[in-house]
Amino acid sequence: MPELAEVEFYRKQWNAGLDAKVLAVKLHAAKRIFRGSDPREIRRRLTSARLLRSTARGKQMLFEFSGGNWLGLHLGMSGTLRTETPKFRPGKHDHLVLRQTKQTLVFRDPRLFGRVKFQHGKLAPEWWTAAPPEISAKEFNAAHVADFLRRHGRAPIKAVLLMQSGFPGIGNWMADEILWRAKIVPLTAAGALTAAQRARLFRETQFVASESLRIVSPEFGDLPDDWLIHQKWKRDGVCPRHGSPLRKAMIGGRTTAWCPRCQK
DNA sequence: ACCCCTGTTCGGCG
DNA sequence: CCGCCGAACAGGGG
Repeated sequence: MPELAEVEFYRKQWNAGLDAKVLAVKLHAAKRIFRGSDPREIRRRLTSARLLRSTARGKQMLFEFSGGNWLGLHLGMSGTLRTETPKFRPGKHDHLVLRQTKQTLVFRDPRLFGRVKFQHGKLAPEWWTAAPPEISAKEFNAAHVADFLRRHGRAPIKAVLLMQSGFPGIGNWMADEILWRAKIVPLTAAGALTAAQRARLFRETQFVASESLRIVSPEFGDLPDDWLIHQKWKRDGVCPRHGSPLRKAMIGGRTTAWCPRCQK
């Protein structure tokens, strides 16, 4: 489920716990989301630590706790963050639960494609600081994008938009939305785009990212009716521009929808 | 029952 | 070594 804007929405759900101490940590240590981290260390270090701040980059989130404790969360396909009352009893899929005086912070993930990372130390973890430039960053400019497209020139542009090292936060629906707005066929090799197509791709990437953040991130608001996302999963979905039927195919391993009339 | 899935990683292959 | 593809991961929803 979560792409850029939803990740930002879920990150803010834990804002209720800022500046408050963690009284107790409950976790399902054997679950896959803890692959690559030590759940017992997480429980030990976060107990009595205060939540200081958090940030999101693409689909990654970082929560900083007092004492040099850094918790990285990735929501995978089905992860969510929410708060519950202090007495909350974790359910089957509530794999990481931080109890505080006034609320409980909950990470739920039924499908277990998400991931919990943890580092103890003075500085933010290397896997965080080494992250590629975000779409909203100044370094994410036309030249940067052109360079990335050239390095993956043989892959279909749809698959390249899904690469987090180049387009942090873009997922399946945003990629289709961008290509539809930019009027580019998803199967086009990234290296074969014309200069005009690259310019449109860059502009619409920024537009879709900033608009979805503006609408979804604060209140999980609905995206405008004329966005492709509302048509893409319908069996008889049509192009929001002129109502002609969408085409569907598997590209880059994901179901892709596009309008053959306006995407050339 | 059966098929689908808004993500990532890994092994195989060219 | 690089890049691309399909499979695998797990569970819920249509």
